[in-house]
Amino acid sequence: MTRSLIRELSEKVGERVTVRGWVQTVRDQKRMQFVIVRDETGLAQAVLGKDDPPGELNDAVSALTAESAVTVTGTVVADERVKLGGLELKLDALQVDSPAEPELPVAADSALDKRIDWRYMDLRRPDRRLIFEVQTTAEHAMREFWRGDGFIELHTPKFMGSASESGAELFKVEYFDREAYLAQSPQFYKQMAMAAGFGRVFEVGPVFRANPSFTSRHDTEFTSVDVEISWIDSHEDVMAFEEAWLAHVLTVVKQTHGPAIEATFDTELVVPAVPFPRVTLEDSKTMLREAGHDAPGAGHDLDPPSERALSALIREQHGHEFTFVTDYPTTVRPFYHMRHVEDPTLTKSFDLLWRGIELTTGAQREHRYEQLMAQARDKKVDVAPIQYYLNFFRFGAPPHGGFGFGLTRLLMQMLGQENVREVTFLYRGPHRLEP
RNA sequence: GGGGGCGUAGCUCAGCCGGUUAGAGCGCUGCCCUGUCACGGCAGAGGUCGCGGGUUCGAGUCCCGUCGCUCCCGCCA
Repeated sequence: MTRSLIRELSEKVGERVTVRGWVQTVRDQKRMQFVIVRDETGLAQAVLGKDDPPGELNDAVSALTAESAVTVTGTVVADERVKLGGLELKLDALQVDSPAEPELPVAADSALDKRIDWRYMDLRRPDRRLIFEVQTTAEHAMREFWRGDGFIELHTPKFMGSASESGAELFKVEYFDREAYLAQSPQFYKQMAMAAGFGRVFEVGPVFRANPSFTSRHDTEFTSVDVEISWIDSHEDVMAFEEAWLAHVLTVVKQTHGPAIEATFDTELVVPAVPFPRVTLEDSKTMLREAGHDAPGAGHDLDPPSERALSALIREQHGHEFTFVTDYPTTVRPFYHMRHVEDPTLTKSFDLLWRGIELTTGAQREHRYEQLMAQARDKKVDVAPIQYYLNFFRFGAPPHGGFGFGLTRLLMQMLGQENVREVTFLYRGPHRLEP
């Protein structure tokens, strides 16, 4: 018999159907037995009268344990007594495909770390499933937008022969008789695609950061969304792309899952107005101080508390959840960020904050070879190991820029989750390599 | 790497100024219950109080060390 999804049962009243899923609850009474079965589309009640003495099927129901994988067959009946959708299955056959041990190691209210130990059990909960449905929708909407705009999808190597920026946060791995590094970013390669004349590229893929970070928004491996665009005039073009792209993604996610997100996570998804507010780093510090907050001194990036305070201020003043912070000093940006002509101590760069968390770093890149070399020297970067990268700019590179975007941070904010581990299928951190 | 908090039953937690037999809810096992739907009732099992050392007549409780978790900072997306 073909498998019916629980969502479809209301159209199958009177039919004999087979439902396959997990036992959510067994209520085994004197005269009646009820089994609540869960599949990926919902919950359904199966009901069975108890014979005296109990029949084989009755005994099989009595022996069921929660979370066992089962196949149940019966006739769909409408019954207004059933609070679960007014429907039930008159059970006539039961197959235990795989029994669950009686005592479960985790519950919905277990500590996150324990839930990750038993992640597959945790992910059986419909609210956890919703996270990944939203992720699927969000990524699809991103691709929709990119394709409509002529972007090419990239798959860059994750093994690298040298550090792409500073060596500090790289994982070193054995690579035959030498050492390799795991890519911390596709940065250099997407710039190579610019030199290759690809025009506009994106990549959704894993990046690796060897930071011993113990926060709710860091992991050692995460999915990065990277975009790079040629023939721009300034970083403003990159921001203009990003805000339009993000507004599209949030529109689609809200259309598709808005009510479910609100019901499940008590979070309202607000589709942002375009353009997003922009503020230079220096002005943001002034704003913070005028509002009575501390702000880091010149030459320093905002710290997390000031990022949160700034987002709150922008929300008050502009009614907007997103903020582009622009024009970071060269001291806190890599050598390849383009510098302003009027003030070479500032870069043509930006961060994007959403509700106080950093989603993106982006910039116009320096595409002029001599200038790039000068900036590398200025930042005391050893150019020998990255000469292959510098070569990209020797034979005609277009002006270009782009951004890196943390997919998990986006999901975390969209769903009102407090930790990237909640929205990562399997979290990887300094002490977490399993499961 | 620095700072704070936490570690007690399968799960979530309580345990006071150190005191003799370590508790609760959920779950589990058994029995009872005319349709439950967070079902209900009765009974029961279940503990190396993270680990090691110390102080004390006596340590879940105090001290030192250690391991793990967690949040914040640094670092970043």
